[in-house]
Amino acid sequence: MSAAKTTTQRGSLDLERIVTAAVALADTGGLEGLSMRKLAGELGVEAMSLYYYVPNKEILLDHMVDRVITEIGHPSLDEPWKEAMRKRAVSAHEVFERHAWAIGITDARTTRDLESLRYYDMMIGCLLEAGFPMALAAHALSVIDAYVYGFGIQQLNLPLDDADQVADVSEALLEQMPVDEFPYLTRMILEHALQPDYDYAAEFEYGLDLILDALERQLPSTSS
Amino acid sequence: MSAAKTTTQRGSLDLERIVTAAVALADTGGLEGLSMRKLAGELGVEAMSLYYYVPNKEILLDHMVDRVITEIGHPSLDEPWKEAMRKRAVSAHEVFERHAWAIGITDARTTRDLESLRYYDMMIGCLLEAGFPMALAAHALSVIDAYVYGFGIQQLNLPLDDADQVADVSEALLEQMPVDEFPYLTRMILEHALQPDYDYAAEFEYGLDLILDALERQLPSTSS
DNA sequence: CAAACTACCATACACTGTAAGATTGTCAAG
DNA sequence: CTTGACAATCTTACAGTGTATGGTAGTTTG
Repeated sequence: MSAAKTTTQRGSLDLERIVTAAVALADTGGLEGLSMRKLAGELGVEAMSLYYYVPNKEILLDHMVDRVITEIGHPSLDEPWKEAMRKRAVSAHEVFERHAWAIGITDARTTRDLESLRYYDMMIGCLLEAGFPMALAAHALSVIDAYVYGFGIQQLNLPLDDADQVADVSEALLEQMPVDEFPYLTRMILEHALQPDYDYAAEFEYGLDLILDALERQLPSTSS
Repeated sequence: MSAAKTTTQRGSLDLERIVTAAVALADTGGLEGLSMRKLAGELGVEAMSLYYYVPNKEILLDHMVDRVITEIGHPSLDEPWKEAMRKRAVSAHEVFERHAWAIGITDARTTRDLESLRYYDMMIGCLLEAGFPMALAAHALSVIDAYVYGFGIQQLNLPLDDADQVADVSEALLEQMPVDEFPYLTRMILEHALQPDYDYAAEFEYGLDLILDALERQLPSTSS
């Protein structure tokens, strides 16, 4: 992220560099903070120069999404399916923590580059080779992906990474709310969220394992 | 004292009407289509007039989110927990289909009005009364909510409501991709998505039931 | 050297959210 | 009825956005 000081050399620009800078900009400033002018500035260039490499901002976002998906990585085909799914879900979750802006727009795009397609191909292949019937494999992908995305959203603007923040948010909520009217919510905050051993980070994996175990139970038992 | 009934444009505006119009506008045109000027126009008023009722657009979005959450409705305390959770998840899913713009911004907001808090209170209460230990209740809420949001995102810009659209999207994908390189993905499209009995709408409930059953299995068996 | 092509830039336009202040409609008191 | 106060609405203006259009500098080619 060190500044590219002007120079305006010919050929200093290309799609690779643009996307990298765009991702970096979105990482620090969110999607709102990503404008063509600011991005160009970061690259020591004028806004319209970007349009030589990218027809419009939407396409730039597509490229950024592809970059992020690639970052997740995909399982190899001979891993045990459960381990493979778990690993890539955890990886996806971590990637979305790094690139929070991507959560809301990743699954929404239809155009995909080859690397993203390979990702999906590997996921499906892993399940099918593990003996999942086609329909169940589709279900599994849908549930797991939905969970990863959804958990990411919940985490988005509710930064509960460490216990201090949990306490801050919870206490603020307690103050602004008439405690008597919401007894259960109050109890959960006091008895659960504010307890010293509360670990929000573990929450993701709990739900993930719940889902993976449930899927395993659907699997026609092939005693391999 | 007799109220200002005088039919002048004065008093025709209030927060209620503004939020209603804003939701309607976002429903038809998406969040991108919602601008203060267009919204004002819809209400027969100039843009700046809105700022008498709303300090800025962010707060307006908060009000819109609260409106949507209220629309979901909440379970009553004496329903069986599984039925209650299922009903409200399906309801939430339907509401998010109606107000697709809300998915990405609903869980991200921290300020909540009382009606939204009551929603969460009822959900927690329903689980606790059903015998869920506090920790498990928290897990359950997290998983279910994540799934509802996540599934909504997947559905967002990938309109697979009827079979025709599924076919269109799938065939477009098939054409632009080198089939040989992605055998599994190809198989899934051909053998699954393009099958005449494929029902994307049922996909949501499949995953939901998978999760609810898994949660039930976690419940300490209190015979009664 | 000249022409062609590539990569970049200057300008302009329609649109956004909203700050600051003017203006109007309504009501209470003199 | 007048006068002032107050609430509700509007006018104007500004900085920022994406991008269409066309120009221009540098490089490659003939």
